[in-house]
Amino acid sequence: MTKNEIADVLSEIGVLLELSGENPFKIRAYQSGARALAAMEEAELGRLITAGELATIKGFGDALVQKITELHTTGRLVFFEKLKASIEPGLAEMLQIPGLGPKKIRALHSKLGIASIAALGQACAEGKVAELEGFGEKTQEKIVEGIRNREAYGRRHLWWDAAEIAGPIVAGLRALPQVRRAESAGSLRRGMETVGDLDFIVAADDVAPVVEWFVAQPGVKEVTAQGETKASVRFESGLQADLRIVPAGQFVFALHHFTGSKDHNVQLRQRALAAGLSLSEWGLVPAEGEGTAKEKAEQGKSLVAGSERELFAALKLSFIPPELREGLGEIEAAEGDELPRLVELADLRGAFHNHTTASDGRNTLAEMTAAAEALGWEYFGIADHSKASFQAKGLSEERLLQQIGEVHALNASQRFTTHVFTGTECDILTDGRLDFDDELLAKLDYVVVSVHNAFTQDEATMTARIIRAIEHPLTSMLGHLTGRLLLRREGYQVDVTKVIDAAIANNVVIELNANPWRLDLDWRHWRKAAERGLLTSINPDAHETAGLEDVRAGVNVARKGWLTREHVLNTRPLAEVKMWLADRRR
DNA sequence: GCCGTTTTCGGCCCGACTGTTTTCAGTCG
Repeated sequence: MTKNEIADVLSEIGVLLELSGENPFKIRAYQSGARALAAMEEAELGRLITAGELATIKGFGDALVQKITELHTTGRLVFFEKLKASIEPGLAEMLQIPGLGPKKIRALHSKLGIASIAALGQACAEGKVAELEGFGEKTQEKIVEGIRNREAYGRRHLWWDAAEIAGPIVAGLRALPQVRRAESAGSLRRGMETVGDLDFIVAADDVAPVVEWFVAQPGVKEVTAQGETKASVRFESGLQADLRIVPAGQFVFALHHFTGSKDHNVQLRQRALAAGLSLSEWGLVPAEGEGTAKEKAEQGKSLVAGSERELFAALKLSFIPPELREGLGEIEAAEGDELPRLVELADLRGAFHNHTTASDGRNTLAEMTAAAEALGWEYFGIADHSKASFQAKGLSEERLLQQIGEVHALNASQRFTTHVFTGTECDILTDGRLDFDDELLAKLDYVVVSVHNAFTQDEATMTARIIRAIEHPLTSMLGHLTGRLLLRREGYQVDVTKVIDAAIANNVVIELNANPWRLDLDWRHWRKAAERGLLTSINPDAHETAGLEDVRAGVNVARKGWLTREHVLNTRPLAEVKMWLADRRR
């Protein structure tokens, strides 16, 4: 069983244990075990198991080591199968209803025999739920509402879509006269590929006008809560947003708290406790003495911090960028001042893998180049589809030769300061051969190879297919490694670690496809891959001029993957990129 | 279930909100 499959089993065990009323700390152990596993590399897991060193990983004790090993070697886990058989399958999906947790679900099941969302809806309609002890009319109404909204609003949203809504709101909040500081927090600020809801943290002198402004924003469909310090709204798209207003002295602590992640916060609070301090969204106060952290903060016992940098410094840590706050070793690295200097949008000097009207793009070569120049890029790579991608108007040999001529003419004309590279997004055929012959590929500056068909091949076939393409001497880059579309389609079955190994061995770049729907390869792979020597390129895969901006989303993912400028080919100046590409052609 | 420069047992982050209660349990982030 693969590492991700094992991680899924561990988190499912966590859910099942919750429903069976287990010790919450035991549940947490399975959940954190699942996350630790997800952050690991496939090959590393195999190595640790073979060497009997799995227990050296933090969070893996005897029980988890035994269970992970059993899953990895046999593909089964008797404990899991028995646990699963002991719990009604419909109970887990009931957890998706807001307001329903394990305790309430168990009460519904034991007292009313409810074991599915459908049965729950029926019981509500008959008024049975409201009569239960610990429940009431309001709870029942909330459940009915939750069931109704589940389909429409239950899903997550692309980071890009969420950022487009959040940006104007933060700007608008900052422009209000009552507002001293305003930021968005949550998974949006951490640069997660998808976002559940928006969080805005505001320091303001006068609350009411700010709340009134917020709930009146365009696109707000419904105001779900409106109080003294907090308001919640739902937008037309189903996206929810929370606004929290705090006194100026608390702003930094609230911002940090609501940025998360949960794992990061837990670890940082433990670190504070070890230093005799207690951290919360209210402040950083001495742990000893009577009273809650909130009370101590209000008595002026909290550290005064004007920035998150000062908050981290008080805990003897260097500043941890929000993108790294996932509880995956960033605190340990910050302790030794060993955090990487993450790549930034301004580091990019160009981009490869862009389409034009020659294949399925919506802007011409000149329009795309002008847009690249407007971004200040030194170079710009064209990579239109190859002939096998018939549905995308893939170029024939003749049309590609013609395009090469056009690019050379454009460069010679000096119409743009941006240098244009000739390239192709060449299909990897089902057996791993490339869609153009070597003579033609050799005429190009670079070659991106991608899978666009036969997605359902089994893992061994797909992995061998992609590796064969990587081993082709004229291949420069691998496009969208897994082919996933976020919130729509899983990637194809492929052994990512083996593909990464092949790319390193053959000096081939694996692109970080920056299209907001793709963000492929996932950020969880990059840190280890880069440590092993993988080079990437943040590629917009733009099909129109506006698509070039997608590199912003790609930079987020690179930062979440701990990547520095040195790991990213398209941060290099033109002369160095020319040399790198030419070296690939020897 | 995990973990330990006091600990191999007894802890495990912290607080707000809601609805149900009449002092609090459950849920959420």
